This record gives sequence, C-alpha cells and structure tokens, in this order.
Amino acid sequence: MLTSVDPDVIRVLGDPLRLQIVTLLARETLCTTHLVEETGAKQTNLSNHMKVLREAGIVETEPCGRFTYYKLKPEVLTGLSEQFAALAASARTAAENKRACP
Amino acid sequence: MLTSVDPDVIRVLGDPLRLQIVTLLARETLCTTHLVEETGAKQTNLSNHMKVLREAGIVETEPCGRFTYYKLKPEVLTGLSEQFAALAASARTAAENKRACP
DNA sequence: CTCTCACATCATCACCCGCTGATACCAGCG
DNA sequence: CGCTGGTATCAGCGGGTGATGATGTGAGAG
Repeated sequence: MLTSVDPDVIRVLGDPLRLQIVTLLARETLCTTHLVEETGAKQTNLSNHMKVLREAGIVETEPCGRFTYYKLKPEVLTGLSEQFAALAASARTAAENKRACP
Repeated sequence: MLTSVDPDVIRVLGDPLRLQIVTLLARETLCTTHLVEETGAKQTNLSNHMKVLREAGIVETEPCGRFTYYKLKPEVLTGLSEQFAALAASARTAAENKRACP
C-alpha cells in the first residue's frame, strides 16, 4: 500500500507519557528507576507503559543485575520518518488531484 | 528541548480512522462525501474527526459551493518526518550513553 | 539463608474519547 | 422564497485505556 504509516506504532506514541519516555531514551539508555525520577510517574505505571512500548517493538530491554535498561530501536523511528516523508511528498502533489464533486 | 516531537499532532494521528483519512488525503483532495464513501464511517463521525484534524493544523478546508474540500498541509508531515529522523539519529548514538546504576 | 530492593504482573477504578442520533446551518436550485 | 442536499454542531451513551494499590518474582547484600 502506498505511503501508509503503521497505525500501531503511532497509536503507541500518541500517549504523552510514552512519547516523553521515547524522547528521554533517545538521549541515553535508562533503567526504570531513572525513568521514574525523570517523569515523576509511579513505577507500576511506568512498567505498564514500558510493556506497551516493548510489545510494539519500539524499545529493547537489557537486564543488568537487578536493573533493567531500556534502549530505543532506531530503525523504528527511521521507518516512521521515511513513511511521513513519503506521505508529505505525496501530499505535495495531491493538491491538484481534486476529485470531482459528485 | 532536544528532538521533542509535538505530542498533539502524534496524538491526533494516533486514531486509526484519522490516520486513514490522512493517508487518503495524501493521495488527493477530497470532500466529506468522498471520505464517507472511502472510510464507511458516518458523516457526523467524519465531521468530528475533520474538526480535530483542522484544529490540530493538519488539514485545511476549502469551500467549493455546498461542498467542503480538505487537503493536507505537507509542512506538518515534513516536520514530523524531520523530528522522527532527529530522534532516530539521536537514538543511534544513545546506546553508549548509559546512565550508571544508582 | 534471609532480607531488601528493582521490577513485573494482576485486578480494579475512573475518566476520557470515539461513536451515534437529532438538529441546526448554509448554499444552490426550482 | 421554500425545498433539497451537504455539512457542522450538540447531547448522550458505552467501551477502551491510563492510573493506582496490592502482590509476586528474582537478584544481590549482609
């Protein structure tokens, strides 16, 4: 299908807290404790969101002793970027493709 | 802040129906009747989503007699693409920036 | 071994949000 | 003018989802 963005990833990123998490993880690899400090959310809430992000394939987990580190999968973000770029390119030429009034 | 994606736009695009609308509008400029045919949703439902998309600055309206045409604003999609690209670039170098266990 | 800490899972609740039906509005056409 | 068709707005309902508390698990420290 032409220039269709994956709805699941977008929906997952649509949550403000999850987007904040992704933004934080784009800067450095962090574990749950750090994320609790940075976001101010409860640990159990964070764990829920991390599960969602994990199942969406946006982050990877890396156990380190008692801690669990999370890091982003850059290829997902790259894919999103390309899909939006394709949409934008298509949209630029779509202005003239005006379907006739029925 | 560094490489922060606009949460509002993402949240708006997080809805599957709205994402479908955006995908359709990326191909051609359409009016509400066309969107009703394409998506199968009710007219009032579509109108609600179009209002959301309009207020988020993602689409523009262009009245044409009794019809209302919607077209995408490509710069919004371009901005998204760039922001995700920046996030991805940052994420690629973030793997080594591992904050120490507390 | 036991205790503590980091993290995950489960169950529950409340609230937001998308869907729907009714209705109002506006533009063309007779 | 009134009538018809296209579109927007409004009120209300119901389900999905994010937040919270209690609890389970597993790894290290003592």
